[in-house]
Amino acid sequence: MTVYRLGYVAMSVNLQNASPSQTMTLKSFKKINDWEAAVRRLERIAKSNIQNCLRLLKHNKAHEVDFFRLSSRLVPLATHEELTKWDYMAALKESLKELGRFSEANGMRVDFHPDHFVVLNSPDKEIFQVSLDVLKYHYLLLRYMGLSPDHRCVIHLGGRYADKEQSLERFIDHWAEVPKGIQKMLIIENDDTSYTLENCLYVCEKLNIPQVFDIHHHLANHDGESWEDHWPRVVNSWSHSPLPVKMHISSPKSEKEFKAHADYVDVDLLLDFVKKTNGSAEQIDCMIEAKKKDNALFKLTNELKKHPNIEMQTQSSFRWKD
DNA sequence: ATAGGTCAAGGAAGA
DNA sequence: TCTTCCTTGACCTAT
Repeated sequence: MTVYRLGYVAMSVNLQNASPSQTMTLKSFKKINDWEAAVRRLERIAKSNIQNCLRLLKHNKAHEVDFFRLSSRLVPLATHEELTKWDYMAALKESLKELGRFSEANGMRVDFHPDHFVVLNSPDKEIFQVSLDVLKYHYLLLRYMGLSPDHRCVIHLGGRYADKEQSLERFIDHWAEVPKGIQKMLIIENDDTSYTLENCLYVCEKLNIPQVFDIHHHLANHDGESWEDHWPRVVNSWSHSPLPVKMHISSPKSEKEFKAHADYVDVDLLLDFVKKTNGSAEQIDCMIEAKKKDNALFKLTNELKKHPNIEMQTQSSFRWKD
C-alpha cells in the first residue's frame, strides 16, 4: 500500500510577517549610492528570508508537514549580472546551514522550482547561460544547506520555437553542456502549454531524469494521452532516486481560467489520483499548489479524514484502505 | 493607511 | 514583425 504525503509551496497564509521572498529591485539597489551599504541591505533581506524559511519549517513541524517547496527568491538579485562580484554566501552560509540542519533533523523533504525563465532548450546562447547561472544558484543554496542537491529542483523542458520536435531534441543536445552536479539536481515536469507527459517521459528516459507528473498541467495539455497509461513509466523514472515519487496537484480556477490555480484543491481530484495509483509505489509525495497555500493542505486533510477508505498516518500523510 | 500601478523575466498568441 | 498577455509577491507611488 502506498503512503501519500502532502506538501505545499513557499509560504504560509497563517504565519504573519514571515515572507521568504522579500526583495529589492535593481532600480532601488542603484538608488543607494554606497555600494557596500546597498549590498549590506541585500544581505539583511536575504538573511530575513532564510530565517523566515526556518519559521515556516517549524510551523510545518507543528502540523506534521514534512514536504515543502522553498522559495527561489531567497537571495534577491543573487544571479543578476550587475552583482556577480557579490559573494552572498559569505554572509548567508550560517543561516543556510541552520535551515538545512533543521530540515534534515526532522526528516523533511525540501526542494525548489525556479520559475519558467530557466529554459535549457533556448536557441539563444545567452539565455541558456543565464539559465545555468540560476540553476547554479539553487545548487549552491542546497550545498550550503548541507543537503544533497540530487533530484531537488524541478524545471520544464522549455519553449517550442515553431518546431516542437526539434526544440525537444535541443534540450537533449544542451544537456551535455550542463555540469554533472546540476544534471543530478534536476527533475522534469510536464507543462500546460507545450510539452506533454509523454514528451517529458521521452526525455526523462533518455537522460535518466525523474519525472514529476503535474495532473493539472496534464488536463490542460495532454494531446489525447491518458496519464494512467504512462504512470508506470513515471514511477520507473524514480527507481534510481533515494527520494519518493513526486507529483503536483492543483485545481483549475474556473472553466474560463482553466490554467490558473484555484484557492483550494478539489478533494475528489486527489482521491481519484490515489485510487488509480495506490500500490504503484511505496510512497508518493503530492505537492499542493493552491492560492491558499497551507490552508488548502489543511482543508484537504480535514476532508480526507472523513473518508471511510482513508487512514491518516500523520497529520499530512495517509493511506488508502480497501 | 490603502489602493492601484509597477517590476522582472521568456515565450505564446493574437494583431 | 509587432504588441499584449501570462505569472508572482512585493515594492512603489499617489491619494
